[in-house]
Amino acid sequence: MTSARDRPTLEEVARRAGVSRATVSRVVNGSTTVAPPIQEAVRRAVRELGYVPNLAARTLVTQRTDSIALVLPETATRVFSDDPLFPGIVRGVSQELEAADRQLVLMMAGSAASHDRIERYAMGRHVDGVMFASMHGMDPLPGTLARIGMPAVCSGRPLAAGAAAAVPYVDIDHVTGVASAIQHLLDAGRQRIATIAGPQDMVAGIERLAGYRQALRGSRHRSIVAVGDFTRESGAIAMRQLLDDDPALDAVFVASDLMADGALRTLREAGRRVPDDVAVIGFDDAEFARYTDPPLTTIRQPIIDIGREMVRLLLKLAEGKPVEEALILPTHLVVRDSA
Amino acid sequence: MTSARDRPTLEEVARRAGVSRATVSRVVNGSTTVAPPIQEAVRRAVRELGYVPNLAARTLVTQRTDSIALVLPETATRVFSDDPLFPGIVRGVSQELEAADRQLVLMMAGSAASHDRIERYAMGRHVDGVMFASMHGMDPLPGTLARIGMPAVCSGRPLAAGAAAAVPYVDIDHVTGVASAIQHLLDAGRQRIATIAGPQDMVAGIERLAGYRQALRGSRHRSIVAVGDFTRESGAIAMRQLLDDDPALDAVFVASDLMADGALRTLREAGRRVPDDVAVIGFDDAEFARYTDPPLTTIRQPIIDIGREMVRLLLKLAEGKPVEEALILPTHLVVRDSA
DNA sequence: ATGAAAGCGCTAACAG
DNA sequence: CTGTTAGCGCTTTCAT
Repeated sequence: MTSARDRPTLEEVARRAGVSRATVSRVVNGSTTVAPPIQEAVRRAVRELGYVPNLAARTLVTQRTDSIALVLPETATRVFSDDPLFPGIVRGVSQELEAADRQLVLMMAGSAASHDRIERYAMGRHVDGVMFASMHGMDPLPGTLARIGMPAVCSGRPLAAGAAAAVPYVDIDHVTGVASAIQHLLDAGRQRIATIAGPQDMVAGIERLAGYRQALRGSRHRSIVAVGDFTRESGAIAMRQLLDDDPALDAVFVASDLMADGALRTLREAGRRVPDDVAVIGFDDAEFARYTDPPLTTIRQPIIDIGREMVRLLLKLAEGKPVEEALILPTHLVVRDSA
Repeated sequence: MTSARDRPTLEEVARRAGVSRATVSRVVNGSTTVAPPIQEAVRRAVRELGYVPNLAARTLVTQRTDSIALVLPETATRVFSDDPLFPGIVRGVSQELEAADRQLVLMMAGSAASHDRIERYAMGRHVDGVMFASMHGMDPLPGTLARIGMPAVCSGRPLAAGAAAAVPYVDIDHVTGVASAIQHLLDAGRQRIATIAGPQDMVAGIERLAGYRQALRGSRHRSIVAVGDFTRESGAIAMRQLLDDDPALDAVFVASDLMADGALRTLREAGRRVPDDVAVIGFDDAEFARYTDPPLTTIRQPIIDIGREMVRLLLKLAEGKPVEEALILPTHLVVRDSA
């Protein structure tokens, strides 16, 4: 087997083609200022030797790697669960990166050790920029990267301390989305509207709960809250708590479709008819939400666009251009049979 | 914002600590041959300056990156579908890489352009080794990488031309697994056993169909074949074809659980009872296969272990140690109500 | 135990 | 249009 070390370098290609290293470099990088016959000679030498540029060497001088990281602070199990968030973000990011001819480096960090490794990786400039999604708590990494000049962008407003270097982010209008859901329930004459909130260490969890509280504040309905962690199972459990809390509730806004699906199961087991006895509204407009029984009324968010916009912001940042601090995408209610 | 270029280098740390670059390098890399007081001085300088090693520079001299790529020649949509193969592989790979303190770089290549970019990325030595899973057709990339000395490992026997540099692989014993499924059906007295095969440009598709044919060859049952592409939808369609072909069939072996789920739907729509009228056996032992109606009898394969073993092989290869050419993991039948 | 010096392979001024 | 030259930031002998 050919060893790693005896691969041809620019130098050897140059010698073989009878030109200088610089000329070979020009040809390899597509400069047009090289005479056609020489170009041909160089290309032949490259082919014959099987030359491939050493990216580390190139990066050392150009200071760029042409690759971008997407960091998901979750375990692989979670990332590949049926939560529609991850595929959506990854698809949006992939599309846009493809167009920019940049390589996507997907990094999952479900543990402290892997989080550290990613920090070293990014700080070490293995990538030209870093995107974060599904962040928990007040992760200082985005701010740290921004501070040392590594372009960073978040999906969802970063919860990190205000003093931190500002990290641009893309998010959706949680509050307005939730407001329209609650309004829909109110219009239908629902009296006791509960909510199953998302985890309170994530922006999406916090904002959607805030939206619920704010929407109810106007009316004289009291709030009834249970908290889940965006998984289907937690939704089922939370629904049970809600039913214990207030057996007479007649509507529930659930902060994710996955949890809403779990809630549906609990309601079915409890003998409640949906939407006759209890109306249910989810959040995400996941594919499967059309096939639940009954199909879920839900709040649609443009997940793919979040991915795309993150890339746009990041590439701008990487070019040193100024970028808006936040980009808030709209949401809208999709009415189906469950409410 | 701090620009990328004015980050401190070893040189500056050295100056600040009043030592040479070499000494700083030793401390940063944990060499023990540095006097404690000097170590302390260096560490302080590193902290004060916020020094982070430039990985490209390090890579240039050490010829290693401490990161490993996992290439999935599929679109993001497919990778994040509910096919249990991907999460399983990624989990196994992650676990093992975590233990080895290597960074996983996950690369999806659903298009020709992205496949090319990955080729450049790997050939350019951005990573120390490359693992491939879910390969289609005769992708020459693994062989090419192996030939230039880049460690490469596949999940599933590579279909590429025999003359190619040998790429070690991890696979499962498809044929034996399928044989036990067919035997189970035969033992139950099934007379007309059909199959829904996987795509014939993938090893798993080819081998499982071969297993089916081989198993039937012994008996005097004729084979009835329809081909899908491992998606749920294709399973539903293939089942319809099968029913048209031979309305009297009383059993079907399906090459993946996802397709089996689709087949179940078609059978239900066609008014066939499972397993009374038609027995169904799937492949993969996906989580959801326990919750289908009826629960699927299926063939379990140790997917996570495939990921782990790929990493083991790769790390060995990267150390220049010899490795076995193939590692075949066992499968076994999990009997549930569908057969 | 520490420092000096020689590259790793490449790009980018700058001359010519 | 092409070659010369000077590094990019780091590790690693080899001396001391």
